[in-house]
Amino acid sequence: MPAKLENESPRDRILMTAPDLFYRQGYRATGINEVIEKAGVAKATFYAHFPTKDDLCLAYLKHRNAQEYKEITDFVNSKRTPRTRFFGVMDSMEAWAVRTKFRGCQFINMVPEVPDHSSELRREGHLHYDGARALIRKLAQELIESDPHEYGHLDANTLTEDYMTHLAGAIALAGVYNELWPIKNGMSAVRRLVEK
Amino acid sequence: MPAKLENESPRDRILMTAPDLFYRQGYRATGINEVIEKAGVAKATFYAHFPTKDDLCLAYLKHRNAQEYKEITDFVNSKRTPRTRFFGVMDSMEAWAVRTKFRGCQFINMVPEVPDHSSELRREGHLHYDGARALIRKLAQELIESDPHEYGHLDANTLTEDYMTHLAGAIALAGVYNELWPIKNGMSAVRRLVEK
DNA sequence: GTCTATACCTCGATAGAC
DNA sequence: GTCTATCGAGGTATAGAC
Repeated sequence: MPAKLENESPRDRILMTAPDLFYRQGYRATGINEVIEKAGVAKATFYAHFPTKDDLCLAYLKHRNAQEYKEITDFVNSKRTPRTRFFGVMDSMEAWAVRTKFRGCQFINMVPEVPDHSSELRREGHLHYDGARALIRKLAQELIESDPHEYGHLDANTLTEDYMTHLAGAIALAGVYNELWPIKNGMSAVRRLVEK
Repeated sequence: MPAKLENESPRDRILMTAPDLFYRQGYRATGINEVIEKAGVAKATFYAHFPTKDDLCLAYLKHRNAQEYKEITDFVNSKRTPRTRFFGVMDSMEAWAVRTKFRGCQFINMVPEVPDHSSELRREGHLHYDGARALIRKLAQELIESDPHEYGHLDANTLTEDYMTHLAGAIALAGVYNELWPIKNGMSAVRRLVEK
């Protein structure tokens, strides 16, 4: 067990260990035994908190969803102008990609490992991108209204969908290539969306 | 064994069976035993052709790579104008997405299941998107040169990268949501790239 | 090539002793 | 909460008989 986990509860130790393993190795490639060993908990303790592996995965995805949404909005809120706030969603991906070593989006990565289309695990992926879309939609609206002369030619819905495909594409390509440049390209692409 | 496979060689039966299983269920979630059963071959025969599961996967990815590239270029070549040929790469994704039931890109799906970054399986993903980029780059160049008055303001490199993120994003989102509309959005987005 | 049998391992999950 | 032992199933891979 890593030293930094020693003071955490067993449940938190599991929740702090599993994400990295699932994310780095893949969900199915990571065994319960490995999670248990790395988290330093007993097997019975693990199953007391998470009856099945999918239960752990779902808890992890919910946590990651909330965490990433907060990071994005914090980044956006650190910006002052409607323009930089609008760019902020895509821009926040740079630090995220570096930090996660370009392993791509956990939700894009997870979905194909879950054959059952009605699984709650897949639903969490929908929620993740629904949240991003709603945020971008709001920022797009604010941008357009902030300067009708400069941005009045833009349509908020179209702008949002174009932003979304750029965002998802940049993330997906960064994952495939395991490199940063697709994120950089996405950041440029989003800026071109609001050029006249 | 499905009837349509009866006249194929054992190797081809495996190669025609595995893709669907890997694609539908995920790579690691699909066992060798299932491939063998569905393909109607003996275990020893399977291992004579593919020493390991990864060998089968690599053969499958190479085959899928060539196959999809051919489908895209066939679609592009069925179009006459530089403009419709340029749109053709993204447009060809619609029939592909319907046919594959929106399960997303096999290469985007595969990469996170392969922890080893230097694996040949991952390399196949790079080749897949390198091929798409080169094709789009060529079509962008042809489009710009076809009508300098209409398209002279565009830069081929920028246009290609914007196209790529839209393309990958549309595919990735179609996979996450298991629906068609992200592809439709991508098709619209690509058209907006060449608007003045 | 086919078939069956099987080795060996790890999986997710459970149970009992402390 | 911890530990160890173990379940049954299924994983990849091999061997022998035909």
